[in-house]
Amino acid sequence: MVRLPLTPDEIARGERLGAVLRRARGERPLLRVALDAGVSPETLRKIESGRVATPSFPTIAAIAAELGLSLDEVWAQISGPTADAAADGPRLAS
Amino acid sequence: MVRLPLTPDEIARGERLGAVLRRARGERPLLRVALDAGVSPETLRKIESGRVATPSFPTIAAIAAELGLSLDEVWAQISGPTADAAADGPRLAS
DNA sequence: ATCTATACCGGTATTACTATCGGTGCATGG
DNA sequence: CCATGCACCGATAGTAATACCGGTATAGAT
Repeated sequence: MVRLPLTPDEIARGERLGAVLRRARGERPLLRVALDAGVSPETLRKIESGRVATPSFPTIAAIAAELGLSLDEVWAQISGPTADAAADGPRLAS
Repeated sequence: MVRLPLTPDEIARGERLGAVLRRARGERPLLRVALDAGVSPETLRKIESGRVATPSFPTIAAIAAELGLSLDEVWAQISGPTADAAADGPRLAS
């Protein structure tokens, strides 16, 4: 009643966020990216796997900076997909 | 020892974040901005007053979107000034 | 003077995030 | 075969964020 549980929508958005970060990490070791960004490897792993739906702003900002991502683009990608695929290839199949 | 307490640096950054958001809100009522962004007025008030140092990424993104702010610029403004003045106008020209 | 709207504050309740620890699987190189 | 490095997972610990509920103050309008 006070701190409302995560909605399915928030959970889904968290998974999209994780997918975006993981793809941006590419081949770089998770350990290095995490330590270099100043976050715990476990935390980054949880975020990438979608087990943390609403991470803190500084945490995401540090990771995005480390990966060379724009926060605005990240937000647009995870909050915007009307019904699109944020998985791998947005416009390929059809 | 697990969820480390907020460092003075994080607290200071939180205060800078609050100042940035408050200035961007301008004359608009806090209540309207908060509800329109989908966050509780209490939460926005705490963030603006610096009492919440590390808000969630979705929360800040929603507020920034409502205020027309760029997340990248917000992050640059609050994470950059090592000991600088984020008070009124550090760099005006360019 | 009363009413309304806005903002600020302290306290409270509940969930969520962050981090450490121990164990497992898989690949690579000795 | 065994050691090393990286990743994944479950459980645990502890602080922090989110939200609601009063009460208070100020300014504007009726």
